[in-house]
Amino acid sequence: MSDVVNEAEEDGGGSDFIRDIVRADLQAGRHQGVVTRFPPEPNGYLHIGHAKSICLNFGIAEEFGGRCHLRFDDTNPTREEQEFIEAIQTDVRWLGFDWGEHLHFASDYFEQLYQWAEGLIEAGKAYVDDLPVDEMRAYRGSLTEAGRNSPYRDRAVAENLDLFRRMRAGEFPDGARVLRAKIDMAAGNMNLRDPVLYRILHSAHPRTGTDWCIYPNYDFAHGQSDAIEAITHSLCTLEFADHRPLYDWLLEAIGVDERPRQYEFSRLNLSHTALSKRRLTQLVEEGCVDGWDDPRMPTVSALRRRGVPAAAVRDFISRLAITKSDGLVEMAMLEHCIREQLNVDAPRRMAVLRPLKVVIENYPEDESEMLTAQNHPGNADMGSREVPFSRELYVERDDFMEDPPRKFFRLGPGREVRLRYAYFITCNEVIKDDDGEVTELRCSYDPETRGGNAPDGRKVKGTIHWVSAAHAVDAKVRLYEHLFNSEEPPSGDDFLADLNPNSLEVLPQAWLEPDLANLPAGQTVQFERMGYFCRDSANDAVFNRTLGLRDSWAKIKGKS
RNA sequence: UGGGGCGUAGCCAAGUGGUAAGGCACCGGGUUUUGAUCCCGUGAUCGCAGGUUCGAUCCCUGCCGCCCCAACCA
Repeated sequence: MSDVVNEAEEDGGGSDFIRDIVRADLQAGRHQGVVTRFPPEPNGYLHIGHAKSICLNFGIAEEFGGRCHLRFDDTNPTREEQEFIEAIQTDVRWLGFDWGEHLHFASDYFEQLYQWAEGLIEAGKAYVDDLPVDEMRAYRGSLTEAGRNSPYRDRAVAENLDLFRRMRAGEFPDGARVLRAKIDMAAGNMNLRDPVLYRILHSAHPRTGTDWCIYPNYDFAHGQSDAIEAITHSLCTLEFADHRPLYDWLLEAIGVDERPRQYEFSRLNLSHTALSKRRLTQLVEEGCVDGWDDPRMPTVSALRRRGVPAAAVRDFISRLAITKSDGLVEMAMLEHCIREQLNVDAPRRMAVLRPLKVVIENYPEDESEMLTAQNHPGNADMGSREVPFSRELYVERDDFMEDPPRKFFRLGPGREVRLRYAYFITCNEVIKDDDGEVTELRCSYDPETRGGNAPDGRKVKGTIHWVSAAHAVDAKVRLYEHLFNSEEPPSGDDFLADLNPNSLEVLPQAWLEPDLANLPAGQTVQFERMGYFCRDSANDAVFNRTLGLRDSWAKIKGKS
């Protein structure tokens, strides 16, 4: 066994390349402790891709006895809102993480950032540029051609300083001038071709209001915020790798003592969904879904509303490796984690989603009895409950076939099945309406089989769930499927054409066992044989399906 | 004048100079008062081509392929 593995076992961490670096840094004494940060821009809701970053940053802090900050990268007031600031905190907490005292905002550092910018100007490392956007683009060159110096590049320090102060004072309109770092217009790395550091934005900020009309951009705010907060390891996704030389250049230029280091890992891509803020925003704004927390969305709030346990999300993330290779993780992986968690935790209940009336002809009218049902077949500690049984019941339509194929174990004319936790029943007669639609089954029950076992030892192949018609509670049920048909929805605006038209199915009339009347929103249960469900947080009369159970019968049926 | 990153089974991946962990999916089989769960079992010579070596997925060289970068977004 290698040392790395031994050490990983000792400190409880994994051993991906980032944790290996952290471990090595700590051992070499390069840092006193580890400090990470999760730095969302408050311009949308968190999705499961962010969960990867959250689990990584908070996870590493936990494993190495350090701390992790929640920092809002709020440097662009034109896109950011208080609503998002609050939602993000709710989501991070729900995922199970705590930033303690360390809730920070890049906007808290605006004054310090401004002072550093003046320092850069004084050192001749930054200048005010008057080039309009399109000209600046032209001067920047292309991927294969060097850029050219702006005609304003060699302005005197005093003039730069004066202009920059007047930018701050609000003397110029949006877009009139910017502050740029003076680096190298011929750099192969585009980020080094005199990147913009500050722009004029006469726009109110959710936190600083109208105090500022110039705002630093990402590159001038991020590394500096890391430095201010004494972040040791600044973890971000791969697309920022090209920014690292600039990150380092700026920290060097402003002269911070303890330099944070940036490391990049690949972002999460999940099949059958979209994980870019642009696309998710579009889905919401164009009404393709019912909001950011529509249970079909990959957002954290949607997962919560759908009944997915936070522990399942964490488990899913922990099975992902932190690497630099970009891939597409199958949704089935997430679904497995959800089922695995819920299989252990979710109490069992009975509910009939697509009802078919059953009348037990030999059961007395106006009578009922209570039968005992286990709350979890594999965990007696979860106890049991009483379920009412009477002459008229509902069973699942799919549990009856008039002309059953081989290997169909459920109800059919003349067949006997077990009603879970109740009795054996036999189907004697099939009632249909004028259209030939089956409307009711007339059955008889065997009183000797109370509880589900026959004293004579006879067996039945099928066990189906049921609900007493007179006692049942009614509800609407929403079933969800993948949001997109393709594993990887096409890039570009046509991705909407790939939306799965059947991603939402509403069952108008389901019948639940009475106990479910009191189920609080947020508690996910298993409807036996049907899947995991929870009450919708926005509508008491609705239950959402978190996920169906694995269904090998559907596979058998699909093959024939 | 281009820069950066990545290629190990269908998917996510571990790994090392001595002949490829694990998880998911799939497919078989067993148990079962959920066709669930649970339990068993099945698959790769490591992008390609050369080279170094007793021996290479691992080292070298050359190809090929994929991703990111030309916002006053983050």
